[in-house]
Amino acid sequence: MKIRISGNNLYITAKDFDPQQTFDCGQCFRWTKLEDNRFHGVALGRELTLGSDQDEVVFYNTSAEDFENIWRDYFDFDTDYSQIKALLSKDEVLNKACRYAHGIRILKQDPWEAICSFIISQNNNIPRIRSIVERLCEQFGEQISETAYSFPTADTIAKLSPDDLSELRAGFRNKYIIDAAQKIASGKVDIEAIRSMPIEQADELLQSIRGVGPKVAACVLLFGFHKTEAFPIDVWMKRALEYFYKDGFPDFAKPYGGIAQQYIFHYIRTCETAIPDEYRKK
DNA sequence: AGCCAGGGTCTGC
DNA sequence: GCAGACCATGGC
Repeated sequence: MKIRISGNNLYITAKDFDPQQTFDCGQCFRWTKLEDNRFHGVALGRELTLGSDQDEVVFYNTSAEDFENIWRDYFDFDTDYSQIKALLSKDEVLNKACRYAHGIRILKQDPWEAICSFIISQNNNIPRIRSIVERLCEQFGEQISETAYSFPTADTIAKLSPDDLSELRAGFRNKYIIDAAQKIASGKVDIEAIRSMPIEQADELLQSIRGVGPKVAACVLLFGFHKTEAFPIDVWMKRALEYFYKDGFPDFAKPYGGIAQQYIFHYIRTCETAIPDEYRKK
């Protein structure tokens, strides 16, 4: 990866990275596209604006130190996605999905933010998830610039009651958010312990949180702990598994099942010819 | 207007 | 163990 600095901005050459696809594939909820085709978001308590042109990515107002300490890891730039796609592409469906969604990278998000965001995601649609998360940050996060707020800490949320979250309009999820915050804050669910646990045990511990079932836990393991074998199955993935994989998802792809799942998820949701219409609404 | 959403819980067989 | 009602809210 080539890195150069010009003025306040940092430029890199990065393969396998399309911000639009990466931010729009349902893994994160706090990145938005600006009018000028750049992207803006808040992650890990930092605000960032970035742009891209072919293989070049611009990090605006970013120092080499911030890139090395924060963003290199967050965007998973040290993983070779070409190699993963080459492996997955032995399967014909995955070959198509990889080509279509070639610029997706799995972001290494804050685990607590992932837990909270994917609790909010249940039985919900992506635009509304985004607006609820944004209200949560504006109301309970720290203001880090004129317009940006950090994601509130679990300690902050743990002190509240479900009624205190009414302005979020998250409905029945309020009590789940509080329970999650309290279990994180008290250490009953220990984020650092989960990192080094066998995935089955981590999965079970996460599901001890109210409102966290198999799907949400898988998303947390994949997006919050970078467990690439975690395989979230939502309504779209159910459709994909029914249509493409009647005989089961291929074993060889399972170590990277979560990444494969992201390619497929983005492929069938945004490519109109990926699956027949009758599979889209059922 | 009505169906649906990156589901989970609770109840009843 | 598994099907089915129910959950708050609003995007489309």
